[in-house]
Amino acid sequence: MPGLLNDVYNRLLARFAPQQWWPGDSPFEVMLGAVLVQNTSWKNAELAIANLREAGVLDPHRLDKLPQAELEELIRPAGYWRVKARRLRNLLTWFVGRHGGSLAALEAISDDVLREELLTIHGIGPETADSILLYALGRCTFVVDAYTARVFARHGWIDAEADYHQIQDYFQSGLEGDAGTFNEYHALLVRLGKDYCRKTPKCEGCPLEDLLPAGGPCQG
DNA sequence: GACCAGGCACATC
DNA sequence: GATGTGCATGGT
Repeated sequence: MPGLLNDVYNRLLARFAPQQWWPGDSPFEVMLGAVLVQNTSWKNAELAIANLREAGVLDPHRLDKLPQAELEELIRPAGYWRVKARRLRNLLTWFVGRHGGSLAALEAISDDVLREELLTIHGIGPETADSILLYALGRCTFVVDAYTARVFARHGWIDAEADYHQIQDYFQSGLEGDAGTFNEYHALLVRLGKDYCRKTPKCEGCPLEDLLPAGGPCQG
């Protein structure tokens, strides 16, 4: 039913402005952002990136040479700074050590292989890997997050027990569109979730409200 | 002051 | 294999 997925997308687009996630930032910056934003507000991740920029280390080779203690200090506003500094280090070891810090080197690698490589990095899980693939590298990969699962399970469009891969497969096999569509779709779902799918029932005015199954408002 | 945010790894049962 | 917990800052 590609109709449903595209219909939901169009409703979200009609309601919300395009979210324009990571429109003009460099791919490397987006890679870092994908780690820094883990379980954290984008605002805090941005503060950390601003620190890195100000320190002049928003570059694969320069960041690779930065002492860990300094990295930790710079990314502190993003929270989990000890963990995230380690994860960024692992990501850098992969990107710089294995691929010379070159985006061109990554371009030669298929989506599937790249995803596998990313998932071997300690601290890069499915969502972060897919965020890097989609938002940094422009690969046609759907990013699944908690809001996606919540919204679609609540409407009965996916199984409430569906795992990450099943949900991703549902979107990737049913959605017509390019990486730009996948990019905007995920961002719009996050936007929808923030406005309507918090724990407090608050479905009035939700652009998907009339698609809800009978039985009351969205419980989030 | 509680609760949440664009997760992930690890311990424990 | 499922469930629980640590990680930490800044906004509502």
